[in-house]
Amino acid sequence: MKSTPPSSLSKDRLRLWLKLLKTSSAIEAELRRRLRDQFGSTLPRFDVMSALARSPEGLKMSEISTLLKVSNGNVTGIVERLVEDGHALRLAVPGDRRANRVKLTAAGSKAFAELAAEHEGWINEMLGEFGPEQIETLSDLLEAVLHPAEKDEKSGSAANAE
Amino acid sequence: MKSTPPSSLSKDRLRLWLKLLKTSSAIEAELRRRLRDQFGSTLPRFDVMSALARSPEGLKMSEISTLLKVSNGNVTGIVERLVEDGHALRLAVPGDRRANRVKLTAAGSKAFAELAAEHEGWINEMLGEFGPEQIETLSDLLEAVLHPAEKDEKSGSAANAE
DNA sequence: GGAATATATTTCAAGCTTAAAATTTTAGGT
DNA sequence: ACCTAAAATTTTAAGCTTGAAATATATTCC
Repeated sequence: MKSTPPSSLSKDRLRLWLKLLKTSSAIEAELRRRLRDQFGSTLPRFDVMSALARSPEGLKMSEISTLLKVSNGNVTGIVERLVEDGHALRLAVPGDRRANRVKLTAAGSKAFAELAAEHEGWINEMLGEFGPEQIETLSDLLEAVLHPAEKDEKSGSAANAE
Repeated sequence: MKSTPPSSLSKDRLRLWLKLLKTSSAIEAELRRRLRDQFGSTLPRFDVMSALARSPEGLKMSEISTLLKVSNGNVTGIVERLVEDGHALRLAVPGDRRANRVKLTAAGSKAFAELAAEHEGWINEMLGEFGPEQIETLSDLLEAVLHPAEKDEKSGSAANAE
């Protein structure tokens, strides 16, 4: 039943958003479940470890929260648990006694490497249908949502990631 | 030919997922912020009210949690606050003293109608660039993520290298 | 130096979320 | 009736998340 009223562009956009949310949530829920069941871990922990893994010299609390776009207080708790688990440690910052530098321990690095490999496999599995062309099409459309262009722009491709 | 490594389909899928998550999270965060700042409400409350608004006769707790795909205990708390606010009320289910039927109050219906109108406007604004063709393309691609058509493994193309 | 301001971080209160355990009530089987 | 299993819901414990208030330290400006 195609009961779509003619001029409901607005409703169509609303439906699109709901589908986008549903898709993202479904994948996210599956990742959380697997991290939990197979590794006793969580997505927030994974995200923090991921950020730390890219900076072997460590990151300040505020750098972590900026990178992950979450609040400072949030990071405090996650790092706290990471430290308890022996996956991270806090170092003093010479010259600034307010700040901390957080760094993965050897155990943390090792654990993250395993997690990351599995994680990539899971995503690869969940998006298994997508070939290069579809990936680019979807990526470009999402980019358009994220960064609306003011005027029509004939872009070839080549937006870069961060 | 950008410097994309040859066999990184797997990495490309990973990047795609990251972008999907980023896009969805950005919109969601904006919605939460506006619900909070302009209406003193939250997305979970909005979701529950939305479900209730579609069933004027009310819904059982378990029906709400099934519809929204969240846990029972979760719904308990949200409905609790909705009732405190005078937006919902609980009715007995004749013949089953275990169950509750939750229903929007008149005030709740009115409040939701306003919220819903604003909400649609926000989405329409955030997805303002998208016309019917783009909506359909994006919708179809998301559908493919959500419900992969499992065809036989036919392609021998890309076993990925790592 | 000392006051005001800015920065880095934690603490707090409130709400969301889940899985698992507990409660209450209903339904079945004997 | 009695016993057991199933169903609807709440409670609990733990963790995530935020914005705002609180701490502690650093910097800037007279």
